[in-house]
Amino acid sequence: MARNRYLPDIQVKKYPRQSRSRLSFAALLEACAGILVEQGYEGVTTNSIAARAGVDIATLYEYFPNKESIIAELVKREFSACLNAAAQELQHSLQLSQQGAAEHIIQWTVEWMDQRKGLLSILWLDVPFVRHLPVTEQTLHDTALIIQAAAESDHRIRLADANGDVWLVTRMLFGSLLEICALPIDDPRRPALIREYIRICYRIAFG
Amino acid sequence: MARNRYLPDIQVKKYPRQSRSRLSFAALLEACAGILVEQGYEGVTTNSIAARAGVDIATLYEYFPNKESIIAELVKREFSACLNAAAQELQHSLQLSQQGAAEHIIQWTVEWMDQRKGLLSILWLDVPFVRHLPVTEQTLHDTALIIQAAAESDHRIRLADANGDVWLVTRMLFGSLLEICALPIDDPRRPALIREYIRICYRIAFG
Amino acid sequence: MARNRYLPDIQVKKYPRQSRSRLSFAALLEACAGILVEQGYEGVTTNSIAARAGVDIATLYEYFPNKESIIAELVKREFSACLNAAAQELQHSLQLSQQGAAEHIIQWTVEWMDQRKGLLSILWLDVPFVRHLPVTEQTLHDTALIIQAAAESDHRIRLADANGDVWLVTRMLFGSLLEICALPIDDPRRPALIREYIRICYRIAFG
Amino acid sequence: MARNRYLPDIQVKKYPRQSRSRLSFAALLEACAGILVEQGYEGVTTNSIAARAGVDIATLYEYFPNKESIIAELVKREFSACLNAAAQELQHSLQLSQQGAAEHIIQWTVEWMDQRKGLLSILWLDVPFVRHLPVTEQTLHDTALIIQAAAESDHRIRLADANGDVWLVTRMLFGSLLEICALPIDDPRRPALIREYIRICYRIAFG
DNA sequence: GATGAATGAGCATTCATTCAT
DNA sequence: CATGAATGAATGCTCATTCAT
Repeated sequence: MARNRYLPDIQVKKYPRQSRSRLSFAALLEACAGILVEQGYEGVTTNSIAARAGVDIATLYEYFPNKESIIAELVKREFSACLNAAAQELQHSLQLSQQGAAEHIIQWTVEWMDQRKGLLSILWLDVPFVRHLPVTEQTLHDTALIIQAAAESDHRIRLADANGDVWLVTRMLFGSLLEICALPIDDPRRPALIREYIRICYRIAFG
Repeated sequence: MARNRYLPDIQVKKYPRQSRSRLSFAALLEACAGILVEQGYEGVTTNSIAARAGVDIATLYEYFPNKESIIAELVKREFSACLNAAAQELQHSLQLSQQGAAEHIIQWTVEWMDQRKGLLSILWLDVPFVRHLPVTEQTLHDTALIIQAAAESDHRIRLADANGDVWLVTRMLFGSLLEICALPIDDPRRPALIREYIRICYRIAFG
Repeated sequence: MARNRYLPDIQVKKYPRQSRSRLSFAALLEACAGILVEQGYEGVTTNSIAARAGVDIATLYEYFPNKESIIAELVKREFSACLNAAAQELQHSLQLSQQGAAEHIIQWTVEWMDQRKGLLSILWLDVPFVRHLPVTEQTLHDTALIIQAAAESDHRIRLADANGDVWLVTRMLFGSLLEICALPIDDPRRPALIREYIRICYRIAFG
Repeated sequence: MARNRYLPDIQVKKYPRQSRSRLSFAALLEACAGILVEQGYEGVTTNSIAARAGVDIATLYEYFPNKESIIAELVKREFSACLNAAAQELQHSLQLSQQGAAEHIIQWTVEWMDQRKGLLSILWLDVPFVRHLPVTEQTLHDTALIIQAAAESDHRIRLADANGDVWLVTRMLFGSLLEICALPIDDPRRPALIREYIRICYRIAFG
């Protein structure tokens, strides 16, 4: 089955220790991100990444075993940044008031993602193997946990089947939010879509 | 911006007229579909398509200007088959009973897609440029029309903003349904997920 | 075990049919041979072969799956040319006189190989994987058959153990003959070595 | 001519003096040997050697000017160990009894080599440039001296041309013995081949 | 003196595509 | 009109080697 096909080892070979190499490592990731945003997935080649990062192609292979692993590392960072921020915000809002946590977190996520849109939506929508990355499954799972935490803190939220619903809701919300974010910034439909997005979240959440 | 980047001309060069060439043409499309399902997007090359179709590579270029156009044609067919079936079914169910049309069409779609899952979900989830194809936008738009038609026929359905809601709902439902379908057939979560999917559709539809 | 390690598929992809491609195919083999003789094994790269043959690198891969397969084809041809010539000569000499066949075939082989020395000795002595090629085992085996045939035709020859002796003798004679041939043409020791080579052959053969 | 082509300087840069560096040096040689035996010549790279030795690649270049020099050093050690052992054994056997020295040394060599087979046969049969190393020529020459010494001590041995015969015989015996040793340990033909090997040695030696 | 980091040149191989027949 | 053959440009990746600390 194609979706489960063997992905080459995408483990980072070694993380840099000295400051010089930390620069190279960071430059490579940033270059990859830049190319993805500007030229799309098809523009990403190991050579182009190295060139844009201003490091030698061989240095790239000092740290990453292959192209996929660079994107995977990017996915990992982008996802976990997103997740951490959301979790923290949720924590914060729960402390403030038990009641409006759900509303708050939705609002906040929309705004937050809207700022990062470029990379995140390209990773999610255009990279052919993101969905097969372990980190993706993990992130969606963690997201589910956050949603669940929010749900439990708000008695108005009713999810019939904790597991199934969360799995589904996570994907629905994640996917369509990124689709909105992927629209050009000046697309006139954006504000309305975001408004409606929040409304639908309510519907799903509160029945 | 990557999502708007220039896609090469994906218009089919010419549709076959004689029966022999119709065979070649069909074989090419089928070969492409087969490779996608069995080896994923990365396995698709013009050479591999031609080889699997048992057709010379030069013949491929007789009909298609490039690789993307083959996939695009596949997308077009797959999508429109899906859409037509849904529309027809809706039509049918509307004639039968004004009331349960929405429920019926959801149920039906789930079952229908579940049979076709392989190709459709790979096209949607793994091909980096599907979302940039005109045919995709068109299909989603047409789907929206169908949903709208269903909505109007059922006074219980309340969509606040016809445009925005439909755009969003379409993507949410389409995407997550395909994600369910992309799960291995024997995944134990499937039946429950499909059940929940339908439940959430109701929530979204009937508030 | 290294000597039995997996060699990549070295089967020729397809043999050329049209005259144009036959030219390319032949040019590639000849180029490979030329590089081997002039620059040694280390000089052989797929790019250098294609360049020297005046064909595109992609054409090379139309016929050969990898570098090794080109060399293997060369080995096959060189070995079988050698073998066929020897067998034919033996046949001929057997018809002439039952008695001196062994002497004759030794003499003849020495002279024949001495003309071809360049490529053959490099293949045998310098290519790291020749000994692991099936065709090598086959050739040595066939050579053994020829030696055996000669032995049987001459009652003076006494080989104790048909199998073992022939295996050994074949390797001894083959290897050391090629070593002589690999000496520079103007090496003063050559004539004497060839004389002694023949003498030792007698000793081995006639005890 | 390939066989005489310029080999890069293979002189060891400096031999280690302190005990720590002696360890590194030894580890490098051992690592190289291990890789040769386990992965064959193609597996040998300066990086892989250093990694396996647990030594930094830069340290490798502290002692060796290049890859070839490491293998050359290995060849030198392996050959001279072999040679010394043989010479010593010969010396010993000559003291014991004038008569059976030749028999004895052959027997002994076979057994000795048979234990070391792995590395030695790979060096000799698979490394493309061993035959072009000065140390190889030297070793074969020294071997010849030993054979000659043995010959002179045994009046039954008759070598027509001292130089030529010894050159040839050395190569024949050396090469084919290593070929036997290179067979898998459990190859059923081995015992018989070794027996025949000794028999043929007699024939060559005693006419 | 040892090492982490870097690197340039090069290698095997593939791919989309075109041409001559 | 179909096809065998060809191809240029690139791609992912490796290797021997050097440099800065």
